[in-house]
Amino acid sequence: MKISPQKPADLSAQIAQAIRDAIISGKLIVDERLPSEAELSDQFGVSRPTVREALKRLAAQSLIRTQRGASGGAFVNRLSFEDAYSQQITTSTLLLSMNAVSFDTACEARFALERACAALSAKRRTADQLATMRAEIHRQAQPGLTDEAFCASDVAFHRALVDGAGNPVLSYQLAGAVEAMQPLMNMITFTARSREEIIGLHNQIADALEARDTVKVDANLAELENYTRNLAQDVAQQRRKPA
Amino acid sequence: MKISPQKPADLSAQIAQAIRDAIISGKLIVDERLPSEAELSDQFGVSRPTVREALKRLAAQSLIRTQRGASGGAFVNRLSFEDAYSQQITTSTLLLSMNAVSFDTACEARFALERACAALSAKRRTADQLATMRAEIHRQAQPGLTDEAFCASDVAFHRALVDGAGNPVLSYQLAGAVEAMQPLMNMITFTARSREEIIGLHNQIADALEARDTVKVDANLAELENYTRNLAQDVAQQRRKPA
DNA sequence: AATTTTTATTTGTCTGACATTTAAAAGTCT
DNA sequence: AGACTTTTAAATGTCAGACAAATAAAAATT
Repeated sequence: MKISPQKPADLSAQIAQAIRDAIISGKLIVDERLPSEAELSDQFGVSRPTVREALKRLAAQSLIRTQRGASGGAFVNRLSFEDAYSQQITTSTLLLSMNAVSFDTACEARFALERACAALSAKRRTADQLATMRAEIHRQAQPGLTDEAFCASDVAFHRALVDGAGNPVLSYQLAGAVEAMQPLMNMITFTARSREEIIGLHNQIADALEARDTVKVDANLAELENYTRNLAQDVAQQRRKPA
Repeated sequence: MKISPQKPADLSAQIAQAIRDAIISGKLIVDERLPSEAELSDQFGVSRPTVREALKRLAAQSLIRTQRGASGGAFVNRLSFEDAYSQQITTSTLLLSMNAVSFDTACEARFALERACAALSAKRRTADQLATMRAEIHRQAQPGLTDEAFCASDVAFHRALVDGAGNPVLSYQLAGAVEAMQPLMNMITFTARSREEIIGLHNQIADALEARDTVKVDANLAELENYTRNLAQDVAQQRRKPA
């Protein structure tokens, strides 16, 4: 691993990139121990604080973990699906909120991705996953539920649907898309009437999945997308001219 | 912003989380300047190196940017789609390589997501995007192309297809899925015969998009997925018993 | 008034030190 | 000899203070 002294970037950024490259290319393998901070400072010809800043950058991306003590040090971290989830959710959430992505755009993306899973989910969903969906539907029907709780349950429902595809890569990709939309969804106030409507569609989706009816699942999801987008439009309109 | 001294995590991690929360919740808005490192160390009651480690963690996630000089400092960064792309690609790539995700699983996820875009792309693709796809197909047909270059062009082709949906959120989500698969694809040696086959399917996809024929695009993508998975299986089999 | 010089602020980096954690080595007792 | 306790060494975590370098604003000069 080398660093280029003529490049304009910070030393700690360069060192982080050098180690990152070594991990991505496989020169450093999972659970391998990096040299100690003192050794790294010698190798790169920088001070220990600079090395530490580089290591903290990598730790922020879950690429390494550190352990104190005698046989401690920095180790290449096996990036778990869960770590990847939470990173993706953070990134997606900020991306939506900072770039003024319209509800329509986010909604379209979410349902497009979700419908991509639906076909697989109809084939492979387990009884457990179906039960989870039914349980969430039941929760959604309870009176006195706050909008936030309703949305959270909605996320859990769709999460189960996606997990039904039995493909962890798909689940990982969709976790970001679905959960990142929650703040946007929370801005919608759900009337009793609209909740009823959504729960009805959820029930239809669960029924279709139970029957493993691919076509019906897709149609129901399309209808749900439509309904959600109209709902958001109505809410936006009401905000503009509050009666 | 407060930090809990009784928590077992590193101080720099706690401080990073506190600032991260402030950004996500909107207490710190885009382009707002954070207090200087000296002020932050006072506020949190820690030393400057510790504050710096925290800031580097945030910089690694593109949440802040720093500027040297008189009116410099750390500023909340507007997370761009490009920043998000590259982060997602890094994460997805490592996720696939570190968790022994099978080619089949990754392939299934990729094409499921891609087919989700295809319908929208058939409706909205611009002439430019179609031209890009044609140009990549032309490049793929050139003799003497390395497998890596062929794969890179393949990625560019599919990227154009996805961008055709005209939904930046979808493009962002798919960039990770498609590009992260490139290392896996690179492990396949493409015979002249298989390249011909793939180029043929690419041409059919482009034709279908030109005609805005949603059904045909979907069918062609399904065929391409099938072909790719069979190809990978053959390669894997040949590796096991090299004649 | 325009240009140059100075100055103050802020991040980037270094040195050296001490605290804390942890596993292994050494020592001790039964 | 074996089990337990103590010591030690290595590593990260944290701190303090200093200087370098960049940069924009203020001051001085032409």
